[in-house]
Amino acid sequence: MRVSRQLVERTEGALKAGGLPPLAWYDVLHELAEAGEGGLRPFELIDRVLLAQYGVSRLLARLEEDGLVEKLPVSDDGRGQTVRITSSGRDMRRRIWAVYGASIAELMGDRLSAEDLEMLAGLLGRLRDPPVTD
Amino acid sequence: MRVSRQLVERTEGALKAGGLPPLAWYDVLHELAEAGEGGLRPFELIDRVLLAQYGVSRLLARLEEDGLVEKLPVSDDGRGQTVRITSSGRDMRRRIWAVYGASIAELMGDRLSAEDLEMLAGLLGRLRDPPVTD
DNA sequence: TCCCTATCAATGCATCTGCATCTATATGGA
DNA sequence: TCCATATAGATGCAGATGCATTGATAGGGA
Repeated sequence: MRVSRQLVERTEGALKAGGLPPLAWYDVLHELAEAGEGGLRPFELIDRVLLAQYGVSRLLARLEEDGLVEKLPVSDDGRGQTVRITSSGRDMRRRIWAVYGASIAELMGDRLSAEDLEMLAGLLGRLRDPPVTD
Repeated sequence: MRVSRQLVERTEGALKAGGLPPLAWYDVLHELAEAGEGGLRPFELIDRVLLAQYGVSRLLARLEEDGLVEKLPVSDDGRGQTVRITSSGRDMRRRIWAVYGASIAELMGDRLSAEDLEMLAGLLGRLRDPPVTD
């Protein structure tokens, strides 16, 4: 907990110092960039990023406001919409990555070898998605 | 990031379900219990727990309100105070631990062997306290 | 002694987050 | 067709958090 918190704080700090938005913005822009022209439905984003339904809803509103994504009505479901990244969204993603990637390299790559990183990923992977206890 | 977030969410959820306060309360009560009758100064807590100065200040106010800690003036420094855990604070700490400890056992102990845990702790330890980049 | 600066702790304000709920549409059964 | 229930997404409200600043005392040098 301490380590992950420290790493996040350092990285968020670096982004803020560079006048860039928080990590959550990167996560969403990244997923949307991966999704391509087809975009994603908001409920698909919920599974991919570390945000709850209302978090996604509000973040998308901010991103749209800033022109980084666009919302399109979806023909076969009147309740929903499709969200697609814009070119200025792709640009923002690249600018965030310049800082984020450097932060990862500094905080992790410089401290652990490739084998160490693989080992760490493996151990953490075994803690993922613990079954829900009723 | 995903793993630590999931683990925290599960544990916080278990505490909430048991009508208990958040993990941060445990951290502070734990440190104060370790410190014994002498208590701790708020600024000493800042280094020990995952909270900023204002977070400690506000959490201590809540804990005092609930009678879990008491604030004592400190003779040789008129600016400060010493915070000491009360007996009902010790009691609350035990009740939180019953849930928190069980959560750790379920989410980590059941998934990783003792050697795995040691390995994980070692790897994470090497990521701790990265030097500040100016 | 008098200040200037540093440190301890608290707090006003804006923003973020969680929770519950709401609106709107979809779906399936009577 | 009509209605009950489920799902997609948005939002009001309360509480938490981050940031900057404040108030108060300490400490050290002129």
